[in-house]
Amino acid sequence: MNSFFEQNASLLLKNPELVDVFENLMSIEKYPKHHLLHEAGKICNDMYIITSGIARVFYYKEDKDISCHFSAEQETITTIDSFIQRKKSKYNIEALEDLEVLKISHSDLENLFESNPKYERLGRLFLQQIYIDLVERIDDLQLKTAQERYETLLAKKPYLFQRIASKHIASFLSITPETLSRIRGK
Amino acid sequence: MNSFFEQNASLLLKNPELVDVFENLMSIEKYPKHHLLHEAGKICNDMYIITSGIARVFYYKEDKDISCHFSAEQETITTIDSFIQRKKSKYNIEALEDLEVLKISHSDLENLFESNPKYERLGRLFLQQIYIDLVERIDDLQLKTAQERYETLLAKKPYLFQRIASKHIASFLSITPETLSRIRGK
DNA sequence: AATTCTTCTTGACAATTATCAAGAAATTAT
DNA sequence: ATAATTTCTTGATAATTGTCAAGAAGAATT
Repeated sequence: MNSFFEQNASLLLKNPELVDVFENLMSIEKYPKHHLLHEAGKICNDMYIITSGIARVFYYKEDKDISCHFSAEQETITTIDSFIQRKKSKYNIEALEDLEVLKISHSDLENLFESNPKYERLGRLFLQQIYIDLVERIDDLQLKTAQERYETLLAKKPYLFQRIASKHIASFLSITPETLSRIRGK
Repeated sequence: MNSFFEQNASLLLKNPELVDVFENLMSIEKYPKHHLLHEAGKICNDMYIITSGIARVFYYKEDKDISCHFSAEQETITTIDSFIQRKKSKYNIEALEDLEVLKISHSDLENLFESNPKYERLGRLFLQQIYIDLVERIDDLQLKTAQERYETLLAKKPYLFQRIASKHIASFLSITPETLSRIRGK
């Protein structure tokens, strides 16, 4: 039931033997609201763990701004297709609040994986977690109504409704802002 | 553009140093059409590489039969949430044609991962591939119309339309059989 | 080959959600 | 604080897709 991204970052942050490793590899960064951590068309070289704030992954489909992921404190965020495949991404990452993050580069992460099988294993477990999460999201999109998708997200991540613009939630849920407004008005 | 599942199984099958390993760990199995390779409510202990035939992952949502994945020759199939998390799955796996598969158990695969970091790495790369595939599917479901989802699937896996029942394709695309029939009739 | 069962197609109608528009509310900038 | 900009809400209407029904076509069984 927990966001697995939450479990994920915890997986990294709470593992005592990893703290030192990450202290060496990760840098603390601060970005203002609206800053783009990644821009579409570029190769994404960094993964972030958010320590304060909220960010989103989004892209443009025929001028429409479509949000496809949100991450908050303790969660990770990257344009994962680009990060994994080392090719240009259509996705952007935007700070929706002033942001404080831990940043790690793709190459440092790869080196870490190669340095010791236990990190390789951690990488695999991380991917397993985020994979399960995507399966749940497909489940939602494949056969829930707009109303049900709204309720599911409200149950899973209620803080989003307090902290970010409704239009972003609407596109994430694959409905128009008008429909979301009507659903919220019961 | 290739199915990454296809790339995946190839990743396993075409790697020369792996052939011996897999010959020892994998068994050849044959199942008739309609056979359930996995039943909902059980823990899924096996992963399959299909050498002949087509299978699907599906589940029941309020009596409705919902297909959520198809795999054909050279592709892998399992109820991956259960396989990964070692808990009961709501998903079933059904042979849609007479099936010939290579079967490997979860424990054998885990042992393989632990036996040598290069297998652990292979496991991670495999997950990366299938993760990217899910991201594409979410993209389809999040903002394509029924017509566009149909066209996307037709382009990606045209053989499905020759080999399996339309009703399965319809539920996979998240539309009714009636709507799919109308779309196909141009 | 004939029967039975399932799946597919087509039509009429209903439900859901989108689009367009305009004013209200909220946020941001001055 | 006030003005400017953006976002949210609400109504009217349209488009898309679903539901129900019944016959046609196809597949499976005898």
